[in-house]
Amino acid sequence: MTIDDSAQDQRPGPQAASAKQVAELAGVSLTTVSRVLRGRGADAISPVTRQRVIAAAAEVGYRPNGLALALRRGVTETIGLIVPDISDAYFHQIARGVEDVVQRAGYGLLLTNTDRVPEREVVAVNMLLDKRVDGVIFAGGGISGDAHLDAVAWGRTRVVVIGPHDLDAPAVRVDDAAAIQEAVGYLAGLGRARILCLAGREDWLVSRDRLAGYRKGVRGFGLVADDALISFGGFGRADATARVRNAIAAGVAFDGVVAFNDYCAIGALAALREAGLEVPRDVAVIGCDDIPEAELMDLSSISFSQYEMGRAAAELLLSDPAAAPPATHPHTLAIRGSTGGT
Amino acid sequence: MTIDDSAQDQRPGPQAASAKQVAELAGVSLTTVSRVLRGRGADAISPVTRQRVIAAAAEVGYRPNGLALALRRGVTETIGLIVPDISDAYFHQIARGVEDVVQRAGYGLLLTNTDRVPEREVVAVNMLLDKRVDGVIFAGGGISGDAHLDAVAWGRTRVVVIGPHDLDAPAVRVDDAAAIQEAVGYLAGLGRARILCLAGREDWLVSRDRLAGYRKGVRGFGLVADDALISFGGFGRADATARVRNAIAAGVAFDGVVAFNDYCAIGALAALREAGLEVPRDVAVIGCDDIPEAELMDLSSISFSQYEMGRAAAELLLSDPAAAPPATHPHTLAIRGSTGGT
DNA sequence: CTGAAAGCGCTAACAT
DNA sequence: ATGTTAGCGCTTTCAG
Repeated sequence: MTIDDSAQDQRPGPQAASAKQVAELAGVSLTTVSRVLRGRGADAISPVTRQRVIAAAAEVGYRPNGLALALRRGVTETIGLIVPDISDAYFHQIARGVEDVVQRAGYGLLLTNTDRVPEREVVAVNMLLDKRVDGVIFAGGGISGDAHLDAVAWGRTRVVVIGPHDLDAPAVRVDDAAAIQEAVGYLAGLGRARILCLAGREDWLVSRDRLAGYRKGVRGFGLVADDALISFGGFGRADATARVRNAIAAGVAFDGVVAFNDYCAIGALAALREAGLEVPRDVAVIGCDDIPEAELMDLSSISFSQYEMGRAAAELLLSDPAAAPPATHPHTLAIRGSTGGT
Repeated sequence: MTIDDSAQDQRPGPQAASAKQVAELAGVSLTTVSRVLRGRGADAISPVTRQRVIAAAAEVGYRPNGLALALRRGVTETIGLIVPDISDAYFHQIARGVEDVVQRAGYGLLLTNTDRVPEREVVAVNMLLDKRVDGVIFAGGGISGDAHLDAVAWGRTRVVVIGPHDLDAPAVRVDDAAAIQEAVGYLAGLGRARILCLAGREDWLVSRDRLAGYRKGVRGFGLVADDALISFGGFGRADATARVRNAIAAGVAFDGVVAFNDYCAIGALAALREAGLEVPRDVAVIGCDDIPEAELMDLSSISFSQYEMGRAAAELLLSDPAAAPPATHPHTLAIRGSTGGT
């Protein structure tokens, strides 16, 4: 009792009480309280005692201490979600999907951003493991072959990855290569032959997979194969704008752009406009992921549900490990104005 | 040891060991292990013993059990964040700000979505409290005066709210009324007299505050005050499109729109286009919050940094309670094409 | 039908 | 310089 009680301490509502206090108030043992309040063996308790315990619990506002429970049971009912950046639409839709199923199961969700920095991925995983999460969903990693994660003491913690990863864990993903290949094919069908490829960074697995699709598409449809048409870099808008600007300045000619995410595609749109190039007449642009912004910008994209993938990952994590193996999620082409669609 | 070892169990990396195992391996007491591995009184330990403990810890891959630590210390180093919807730009930017400071402090962040459903707010708070978070940041609530939260046993858990709330807790916010009033004033300066107001739901505190600003603006600038110009409803795009469509169909005349969030403004744009109305010539539109999508859509908006507010809230929560009281965050008008700006 | 005691993993007096 | 003990809040044998 300090002299100065701040507003913080005067919050309404009772202080959460422990089972011991309930026991004292009810005049029974701690064991009995545990039994009536938490199911197990509650039927072997006399109605009177039970009522007394329930009344006492209500009176003091009993709330089981999750920490004690978790320590005792070896289960925290909490899972962790690792994403590069929650303010990226790709990831917050995943997060929403994950949280929806996790919440329904009565679990908590511990969230961390890594900005795709390997060291921060390690820190994030260890933080989650130290808090003894029951499982972790790892979305959007796959950097440098995930080598930095080899030393992590996963123990028996369940892991599900979303997207390309090199971890030995079930993965929820789409066929990245096929998706990009189709996009290239679509551009080819439009008569475009020089497709600028806005890839992610070279050491990202997602870049490797999608790039394989690009190359296969270029080869398969007889388009111009030229390394000058391949640009590695970050997944941000400004990043892509700069890259496209540079490509134009460097005299790289192209009549199509396939970006490995929509932010890059949107960034490309800006550079194109700035250069006086008209979309789709001069350059057709297609992105990937089909985030809500793509529709707003009338940008064609490769569409698949990040939300559903988040749900699927969480369901996989919370389900029987031996249950249905993860399937590849379907993707479609969402054709819009940036490639001359309706 | 079951016959069938699934891939899940063969994850690389050691199983996290307990301090007791380290003690046994090093041939010292548990206390000694605790002392060398966790600082306190480590200097009063002989170099040899220390080395032996450190070596043993490394060998078995010791990781302190966060649950035990939290139970013991009464501090979880975890805070909770409650938002209506993490896939709403307003909130995921807040979340990013919060997580950035929380992560730097070595804390974890427990995230929950409520969709602004009072019952789910209660469930969310209780889940966080049961997990004994050290504090909770409550963003975007303020529904029906937060009455449903009165019965919650907050105990000594610290709380910081973001935006209008009726909880007795420090609040990080902007001057909602002034912001909307300015927007109305700006529209008035453009010669608009009949401003359609796309408010949130009537029982949201944020609607109440912003509506007060709208009314003050209408009165102050001598514009047309007509309840038919005020439309309550959800904060979603489709929602707003329908509302504007209805207003037009009902013969409500207006030459300006002020929406209480950008999703509504963007939804309005669609309805306007659909009705053959040109923006900004026929109708000037301004939103609120200035989420990234606003810039993409060339939508004027009231701008303030949700990211910074998230940071501020987290800093407030983690700082000395008696420290700097929360200040009102600044807002500005971001003028773009939807109101005829550059 | 109910209670006492042990223990989950850890730290902090309190010894020695 | 190091070990013993108690206990954080809870569940669960094991005894009555």
